[in-house]
Amino acid sequence: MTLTQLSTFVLVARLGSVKAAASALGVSEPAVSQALAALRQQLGDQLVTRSGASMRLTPAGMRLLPIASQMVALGADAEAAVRVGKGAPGQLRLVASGTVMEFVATPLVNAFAEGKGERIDTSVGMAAADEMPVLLANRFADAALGPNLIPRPDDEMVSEPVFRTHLVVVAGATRLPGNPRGWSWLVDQTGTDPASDSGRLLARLHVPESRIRVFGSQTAAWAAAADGTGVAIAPAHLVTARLRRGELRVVNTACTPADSTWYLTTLCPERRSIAAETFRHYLSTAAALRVMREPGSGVPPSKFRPPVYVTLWS
Amino acid sequence: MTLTQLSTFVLVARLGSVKAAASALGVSEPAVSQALAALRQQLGDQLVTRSGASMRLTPAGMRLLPIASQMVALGADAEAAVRVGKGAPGQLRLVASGTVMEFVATPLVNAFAEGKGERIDTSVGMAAADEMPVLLANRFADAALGPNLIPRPDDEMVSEPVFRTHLVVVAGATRLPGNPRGWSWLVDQTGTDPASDSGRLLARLHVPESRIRVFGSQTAAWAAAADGTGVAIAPAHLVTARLRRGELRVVNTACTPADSTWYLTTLCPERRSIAAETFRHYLSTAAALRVMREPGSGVPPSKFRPPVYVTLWS
DNA sequence: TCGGCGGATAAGTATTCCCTTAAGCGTGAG
DNA sequence: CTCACGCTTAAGGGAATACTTATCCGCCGA
Repeated sequence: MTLTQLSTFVLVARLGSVKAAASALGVSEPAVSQALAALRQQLGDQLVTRSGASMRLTPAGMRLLPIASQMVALGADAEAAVRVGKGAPGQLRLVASGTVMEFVATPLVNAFAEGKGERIDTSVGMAAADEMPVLLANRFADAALGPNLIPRPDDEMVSEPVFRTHLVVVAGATRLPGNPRGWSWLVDQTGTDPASDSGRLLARLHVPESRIRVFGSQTAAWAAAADGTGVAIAPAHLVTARLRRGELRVVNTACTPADSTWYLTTLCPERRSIAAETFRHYLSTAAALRVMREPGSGVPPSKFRPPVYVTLWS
Repeated sequence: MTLTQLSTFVLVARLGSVKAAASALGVSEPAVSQALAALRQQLGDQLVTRSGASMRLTPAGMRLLPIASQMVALGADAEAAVRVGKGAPGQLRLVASGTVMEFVATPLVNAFAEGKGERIDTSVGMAAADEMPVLLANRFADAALGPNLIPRPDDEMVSEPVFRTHLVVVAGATRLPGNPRGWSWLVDQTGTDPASDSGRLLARLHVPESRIRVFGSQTAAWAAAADGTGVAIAPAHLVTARLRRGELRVVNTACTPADSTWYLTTLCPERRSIAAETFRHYLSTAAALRVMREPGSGVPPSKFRPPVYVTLWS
């Protein structure tokens, strides 16, 4: 019974599938399946069984889950407890939604590190919206920056709005048929995440999956839209330059422009790490707001990391 | 950071020495030292440093200890949580003081297993009195049978008297000099445990260490006393046969005969395992009392296991 | 009925654990 | 001083972990 095995069990149980846990951990599917098999054999119970679409907990699994979850969380607390004081730098593990990751996470973290956070080791990973609560609750991450996360009663975390923008639909010069459902929608991975702002927008517009094309990044999707391949979704403030240059134009729909707010989600104050608290405070500064408003300033695009679903720390 | 490593750290911290932890775990001293070294390297702190006689916690170690302790305890809880229900047998890990171990633990456990405890896997180990609270608090054991354990405020455990006897000093036919301090005291390992009844008796009589000879078992010590080598300590009810046969005679001292009571120590009711509760209830039955009063009945001496300081159940 | 999706399994490998014995040091007691 | 005791390090071996790619299996939908 290893902490690694317990971690994978918790993620499988909480995310409801081996595949999701594997992607959240950044490992292959058999790795997760195998860790689960080891636990199952040692404890003599299936713990989770597949039941059609998703995995369901056995009674023993339901008893194990809260215990395992707490052990994993304590494991992270143990490291933090030792590093505190000790002159050792604090650690901020930030997860961000796809959009935030692509445009603002890196410059934001750089600015944070240069400013107050000199003593804080910061790393960033990308996660789907429904992964974020799980990652936070189990101390895989210290803070999450993305859409508002519906709080569940049992895991004590809070979401606070940190940046307000609005989503628009953009297209190139081509003419579009009348019905949004017939358009070709060009999105990045975020669009396939039903809990993200983009995903919710597509759902509200009843866009069928067949009309959605997924690109590796928002930038690529916007470029394709500018070429007339279809329409794309964008936070308005990130495409002002392209609109000004005429590469893109805003297309109004029944649901757009739509308010969209980025939230910072962390554990409740008493469980929050010092690094997370420092970062939370930093986000309310004018410097942070400026970075979120004009993220491109001074960051060479070569520094953008290819989206890994989540980078795993330790 | 392995659960094993955390366990050894907790034991070293709680017992105050690498040697004690090694013997409690039933492994070699370097094994403990190495586990500690691995933790130290990974966490970047010494955690415990030797300070003359005993090991002292660093500030980081003090912060880590409660967390590590809880993780270890949860690890045991996790197994128990899965095994409960599931048809799997419960598990009772009993630790006993040397005297209890030598004479009554095995027949008691056998009787328990034959009676109510058919569904309970039982195993017994021997531990020094000051190890018992640590082993219980960290779920290395479910119940301890031996002297009364002074409760510490932070670990929630209870001691209940289960058997009352009295200690006597016995000798062979030889004449003894007047002062007990001058006698040759023949004891088993229990006599070297300052928290045991025998050890406390030796301390009250101010017997110097130079006058103490340690034997592998109480039986061996009594045999030597019968040969006139010195005096020994015995629970009165265990030497009645030898007294009747004239092999031994009771020698009164300033402190003996002394009341001596065996206690069962377990976690507080809400944290107690089902197996421990069952055993606790069994000890109050007439059958259990009879076994403790006449332990030799029906148990071939070949079954007596050589005393291992503590057998470890993974 | 046939793909396809998701989970389990197989086989192989690098790494880490965990324990051993043997030997090296620091410190305190005699 | 010297010696014993206790902690640490070194070296080595066996087992378990943790990951990979490749393959198989069960199930659902078209």
